[in-house]
Parts: sequence; C-alpha cells; structure tokens
Amino acid sequence: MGTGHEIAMELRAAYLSMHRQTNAHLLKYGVTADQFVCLVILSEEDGITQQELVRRATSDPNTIRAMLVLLEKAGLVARKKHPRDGRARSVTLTVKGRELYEQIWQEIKLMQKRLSGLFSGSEVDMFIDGLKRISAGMSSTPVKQIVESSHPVSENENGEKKAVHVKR
Amino acid sequence: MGTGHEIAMELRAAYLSMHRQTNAHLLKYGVTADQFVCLVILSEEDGITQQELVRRATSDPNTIRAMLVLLEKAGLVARKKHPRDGRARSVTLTVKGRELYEQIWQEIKLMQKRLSGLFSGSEVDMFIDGLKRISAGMSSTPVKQIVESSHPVSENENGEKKAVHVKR
DNA sequence: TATTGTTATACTCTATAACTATA
DNA sequence: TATAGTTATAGAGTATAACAATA
Repeated sequence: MGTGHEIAMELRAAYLSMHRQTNAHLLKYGVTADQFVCLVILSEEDGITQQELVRRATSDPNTIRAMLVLLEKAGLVARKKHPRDGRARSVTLTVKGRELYEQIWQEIKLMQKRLSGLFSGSEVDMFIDGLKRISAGMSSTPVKQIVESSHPVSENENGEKKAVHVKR
Repeated sequence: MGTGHEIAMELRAAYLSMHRQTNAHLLKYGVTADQFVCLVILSEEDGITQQELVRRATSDPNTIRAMLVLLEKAGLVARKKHPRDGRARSVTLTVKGRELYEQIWQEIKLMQKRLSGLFSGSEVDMFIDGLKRISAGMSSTPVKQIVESSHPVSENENGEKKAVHVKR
C-alpha cells in the first residue's frame, strides 16, 4: 500500500513535471508559470489586494511583491492605491495584461484538457479532493508535538525557528 | 465537475503547502526539502550517478550539481569517480550524511504519517496513481500540435524554444 | 558522435528582518 | 497595537549555452 513517503515523492514529481512543462510553454511569452498564476487569479477577480493574491496563489508577501514588480515593469499589471484601505494596494490587469492572458489561455487550455483527460469524470473530483486535503493538512501551522523531539540540534520548547546554523 | 485548471491549481497548492511545511521542519538541520530529497534517494541506493539522481529527483543536471556541491561542502555526501564509467560520478552518503538523514527521518516520518492518514487504504493507491499519471502525461516531451498556434509571438514551425524576448 | 558532467552566467522565487504608513 | 506593504539582503533552485573528458 502507498506510504506517506510515496505520496510526497509522487506529489513532488507530478507538480515539478507540470511546472516545467508550463514554463516551457510560456517561455516565448516572456512570463513564468508562477507569474501566469497571478494573471489567472487577477483575470478571475480584478482589483484584489496583494494580501489576497498571496492567499490565492499559495504564496507569501515578498514573493508576490517581487512578481508584481516584474509584471508591472512588463506593463501587464497595475498597482493602484486601495480606495478604502490606505495601506493596501489594489492590483489590476492592464489592457495589455488581459490580452496576453487571453492569448496564453488559448494555449494553456489545451494542456489543461490533457490534464483532465487523464481522469474519468468521477475520478477527477476525488483526486482534487485529495489534493485539497493535503493543502489543508499541510498548511503552515507547524505541528507542535513533532517539533521538539530527542534530537540535540535545537533545544527550544515551542518549535520556534531558532536555528543553530541557518542557511536561508 | 473539476476542470484541468482546478487540478493544476490544487496540485500547486498541495505541493507548495507540503514543500513549505517540510522546509520549516528541516530549517534547524541546515538542509532544504530539496536537498533532503537527495539524501533520501541516496539512502535508498548509494553510489548512483548524478544522472540517475536527476531522474529520480525529477530534476535537471545543473540543479542536482548545485545541490550536491552544497551537500558536499556540508560534508553530507561524497562524489567519487565512477568505477566503470570515467565520465560519471558515483555519489554516496558520508557517515555524517547518513546519520543526519536518519535523524531527520524520525521527524519527517511523523509528517508522512499525517499525510497518509488523510486517505483510506484504498484511496491512497488511487491517489498516487493519479499523481503518476500526471507525471507521465506532463513529462517533458512538448506537445507539438499545441506549440504553434495563431499567436504572433513566435513563428517557428517545430515548437523549439526560439524565444522572442526571453527573460531566463 | 553521443553522453556525463562542469563552468559561466543570470534570473526567479523564497525567506528573514527591520522598517513605514495606515487602521 | 495590529495590519499591508516596502526595503535590504541573501541564498536556493532553475535554465541556457559552451565546454572538456570519456565512451
């Protein structure tokens, strides 16, 4: 029977395969797969905050900012002041951004058809449900009782990131 | 019913959640999740070539080399000349590398138990099978008929990476 | 000639931490 | 005080392309 380790390795393999394939397709448009995810999210709802983009893209504030700066430089998105919250930014697709998104979508659509074509109708939903369970089960809240164990590397009581020799 | 787009987004979310969680756990050991994958593969079979590591880690030669150089600098792996093929390198875990691997494994095991605990016995295998289908279906061979379409960006006939404005 | 790996180079993504401005 | 985002900094991973050594 499949183990947790196997799930992890195959999840990794599946994601990386998809990610590379997507990047290869998008290379000629000058955007990365991750940047395109931002475009997709914005095409679904324009004017959301960076914070909200972070959440929907399963990302973090620094990464999203870096990507938005690049997308802004490419003239694909705009970051206006949020009308109601002076701290926030309201991110929108420019006309150019929406056009590029739609152009890319035509191509990516075929790849996604290939993706869903790998499953039968009933399988798809079960599979997606499994993915969602993993997202929920692995979402960032660290598991306390796991963190302190009988390893001599870190001695702190509460699982904080008090690294001994941090690399990043 | 779930679409290809939904599969892609949820696959992304699941992988990134798992990846971040793993990185957070491994931070105190001074290795990344990706580096740990190398250690795991080597623990399963010592003395394989970099090429073989590339394949099993779903990676590429440059990335694997960069990671091995870091792992070698940390004293966790060794790269000897391959006994039969003078071009190849035979990669092995050092004693220190194997010890660290086993120490980390105790902790990661719990996370993996949590992972497999999200599924029933019969579900696990179906889910893993779905992931494998994606890896196979998305594996690097580019889909010819998709590549050239009616976009004005690239005009080449055979889907080669002849980018107009390449960023990376 | 084909293959394994290296070197040089460069950019994106990711993360930490300290900071500003607004709520 | 808490929250949204910025700045500075840094390092890992990823990719291209040209190269050397060996098969």
